[in-house]
Amino acid sequence: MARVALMVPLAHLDRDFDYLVDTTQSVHAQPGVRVRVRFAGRLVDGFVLERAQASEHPGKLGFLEQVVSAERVLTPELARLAREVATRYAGTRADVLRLAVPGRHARAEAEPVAAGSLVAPPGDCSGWGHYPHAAGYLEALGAGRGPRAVWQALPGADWPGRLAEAAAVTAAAGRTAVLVVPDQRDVDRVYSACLPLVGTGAVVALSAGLGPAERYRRWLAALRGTARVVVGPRAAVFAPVAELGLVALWDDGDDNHAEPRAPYPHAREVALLRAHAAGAAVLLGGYARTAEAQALVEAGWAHDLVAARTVVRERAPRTTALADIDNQLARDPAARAARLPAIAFAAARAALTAGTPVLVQVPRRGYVPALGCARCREPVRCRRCHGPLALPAPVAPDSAGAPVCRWCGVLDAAFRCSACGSRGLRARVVGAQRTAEELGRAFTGVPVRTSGAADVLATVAGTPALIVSTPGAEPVADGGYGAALLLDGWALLGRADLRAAEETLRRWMAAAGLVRAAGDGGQVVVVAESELATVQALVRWDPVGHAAAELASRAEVGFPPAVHLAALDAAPDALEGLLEVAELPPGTEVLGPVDSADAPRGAQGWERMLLRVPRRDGRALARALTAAQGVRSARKEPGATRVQIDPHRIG
DNA sequence: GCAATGAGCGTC
DNA sequence: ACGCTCATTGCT
Repeated sequence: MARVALMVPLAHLDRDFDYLVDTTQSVHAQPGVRVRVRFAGRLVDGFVLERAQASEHPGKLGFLEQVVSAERVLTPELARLAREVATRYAGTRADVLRLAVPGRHARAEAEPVAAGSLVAPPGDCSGWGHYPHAAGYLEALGAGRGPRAVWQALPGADWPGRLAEAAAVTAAAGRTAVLVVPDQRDVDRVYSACLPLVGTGAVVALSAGLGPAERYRRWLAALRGTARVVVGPRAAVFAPVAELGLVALWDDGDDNHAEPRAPYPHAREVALLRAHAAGAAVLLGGYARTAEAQALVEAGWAHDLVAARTVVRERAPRTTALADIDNQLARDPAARAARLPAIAFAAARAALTAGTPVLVQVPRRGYVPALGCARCREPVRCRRCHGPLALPAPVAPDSAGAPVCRWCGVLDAAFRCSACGSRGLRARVVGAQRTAEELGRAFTGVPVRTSGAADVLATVAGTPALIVSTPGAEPVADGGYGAALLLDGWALLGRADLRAAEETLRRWMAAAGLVRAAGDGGQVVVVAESELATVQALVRWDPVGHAAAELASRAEVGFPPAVHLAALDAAPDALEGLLEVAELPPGTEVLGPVDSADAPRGAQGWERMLLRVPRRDGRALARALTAAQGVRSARKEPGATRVQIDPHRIG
């Protein structure tokens, strides 16, 4: 008899099912293998969870249809983790397993196992020397214990190197490490940093872009124990390594760590669940710190790994905040045209003269994604749908080349301001491409390069150049940038999102962290009100203070991690049906409904409701929503619903 | 009164 | 997408 986890999407069938095993299958039908079984007539995929003598099931059992392969891909640890993640996020185990276990590739599976290798401890971990408690942390890692820490990297730090060292110490102690990073560029950086420390073969990079065969090959290397260190984006948190010693996650505030598919788990939360169950160490690193990470420190669950203030001051670039750009524009006509304040212009010029590149961070891609009236500065809106108008092509905004609505796509050649009747347009937010053009005119003879969306640069040389980048796409400069100009800060800070302040500081620090220290001439100019707490946190390089304030304010307004929240999105009748059968914890606050901004493609008229409970009722809320979805699914009630627990973004 | 047929449902 | 139940139908 085999107990099987079935890959069926129905919420009320999210449990184990027993099957008989015939004698020819019995050898291979071991826990963890993929199987096909007949379930209500149809053939479905599943995984053997365990073998047992007898079944509790009173009815009669069917036989396994097929043992797909003898590879035991679902380890007991991951089977348990999948259930825990499903419970935490009010989702199904099958959905989690789909995220955790890649599709099989028979050829890759048939290839012989490469020989494993032992990893020696790294000779030099002095890079960690600036963080007072790091020595104790690494020692605990090397001793096979499970220390937990939240680490704020110094500006300009070689953080991939630090992660590699932590991984190497773990691997040398005979355990494995999983390093989770936001994107492919970071995978490459961390992988390269690991190579010399743990050796080829002992480290693998898991990435989506590899193609199914190579991806599965590397995943198998982790499963079979060849790879002792696994680097990858969010799905790597499920890497099937045994003897897990360390889960590290870089920049947990990055959106990429939030899984966009049901049940929408966040890699940080999965990492915490997994490490807790495995007794493994946790390392949450970043330049900035999230409220969630701060909560772990304040609860005493994780240690603080931060450098002394004197070292921070020594390493940070000199940072200046400028508010009203219009009053501080440079005298230089070219700089005026590029909308550069005198101080920013001077900082850039100084860095270029010193032979170093300059990073220019602009929060929007594209050309002129938001337009205003040239006379009264009122934002201009589409006459048909009130969407924002934008200039898609490189024409000067004052020449009034036809703007296009970003929502409905209608071209409005005869634009006229609804407030004052003027026909003139001006840029309200300037995109990366246009900024690049303007900077090129302001600094003649200096090469201008852009990095963003489709075309992300990984690195740039340490020679004079202007690098215009959207947040998250900033290339690493050889030797560090001489200066960074953080433009249009108000656009980042002014967003309605509750994470706006945290996210703004995160993006600013990600850029400023690539700049040389003040002592080496490094300068950062941020265009934003200097009195704002977030701007202050950047100027003083104080991510911890900012996170503490952010956490306190989340407690005040009632948002995670201070409370637990569930976002329900569905058509109105489905939403009503779900809430009708849900036995919510007493005192659950029910907010909404409002129009859903989070409906799947093609879905019309979806609404959103928010359910809010104190932290202690988080599990009860998830359980209630799981049960409610089960009831709806069993009754075959129509209408899709989306349930997200503690969504990364709200609003 | 009872076989033959079909829709609905659970799902090992 | 199968096999079970249960209802309906139609024939003796």
